[in-house]
Amino acid sequence: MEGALDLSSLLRLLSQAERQAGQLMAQVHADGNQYRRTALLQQIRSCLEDAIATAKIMEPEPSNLPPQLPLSDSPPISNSGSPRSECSERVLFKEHERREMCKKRKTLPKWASRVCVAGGGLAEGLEDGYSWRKYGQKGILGARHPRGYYRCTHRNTAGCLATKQVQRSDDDSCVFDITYRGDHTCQQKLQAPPTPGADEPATSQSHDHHQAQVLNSSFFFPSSSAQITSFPPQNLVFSSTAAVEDHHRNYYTGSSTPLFISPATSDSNYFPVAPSQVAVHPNASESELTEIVSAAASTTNSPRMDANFMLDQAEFGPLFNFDPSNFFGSSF
DNA sequence: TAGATTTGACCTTT
DNA sequence: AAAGGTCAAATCTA
Repeated sequence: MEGALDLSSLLRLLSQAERQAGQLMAQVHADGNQYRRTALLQQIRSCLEDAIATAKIMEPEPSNLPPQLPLSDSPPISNSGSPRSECSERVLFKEHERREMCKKRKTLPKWASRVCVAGGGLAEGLEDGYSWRKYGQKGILGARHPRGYYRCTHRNTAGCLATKQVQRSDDDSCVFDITYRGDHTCQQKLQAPPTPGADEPATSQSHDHHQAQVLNSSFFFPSSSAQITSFPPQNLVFSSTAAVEDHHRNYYTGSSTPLFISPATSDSNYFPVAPSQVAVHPNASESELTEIVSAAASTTNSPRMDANFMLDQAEFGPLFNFDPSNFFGSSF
């Protein structure tokens, strides 16, 4: 991006767009419960904040912009033209990343899911299209079971910020509460076993990611004998049975057996998913069960806003003319 | 040996 | 200050 655009002008543009995104988010919240649009706007806002922070770091001269917050308590590093050492640059970016992570805790879209594991059989091989890496475990006050913290394996290589927390329910030991943050930007679906139509544009999968991942789960374990049930969060809006069927075609071209019950056909928030698809050993230890559910839980992931969806101008309506490609295409 | 997990320490938020 | 969340060194495993 160096030299492509005056950084001060860019910062002004980004700040303006970020304010606009914030106002739009407020409008969306006021309009009603439109989860996808809200989450999308949150992501855009987060991107803008990232870009602003990055631009501030890279800005070679103090500008006439309002003073920015220092990145750390350490003495400010001079950036008035003298070359900074790689070491201090690394420290600066590390500090920046840490602060950005804290910001993202608040700005990343967040949603909850609940998974129940029951039945007998073998748990071997339970995987999904996403790979998670555990980075922490913590006992939670008032909870009998520890909470596991997972992030996307491709966080470092692809910058994917998706994370999830898995906690076993106190009330029912076969129920796991899973909280997701952020969305996968790493295109992990490409690593999944080859499936007919799996290389379709991401747009076709983005509108009902929940169902899509459920389909993934059943694809990998077509012969297992236990059951995983999913309780979709109430604040999520899944469009229709047709969408489920679309994903069915995406992942199961050639199959004529409808494996899933559409949420539209269910009269409660209990959403039976892929019955008789996933096996769990009845004597599995807690840690084993947690791992199993961690993998399974991601198959009930939430609506996904991938890049194509994010760029879908129709989702913004006439209120928002922000075009990320204009902002980031040539300069980032 | 590389990648994943564990776990105590540290940081941020409330 | 307490609790939640993340980091990173040590350890494990394939």
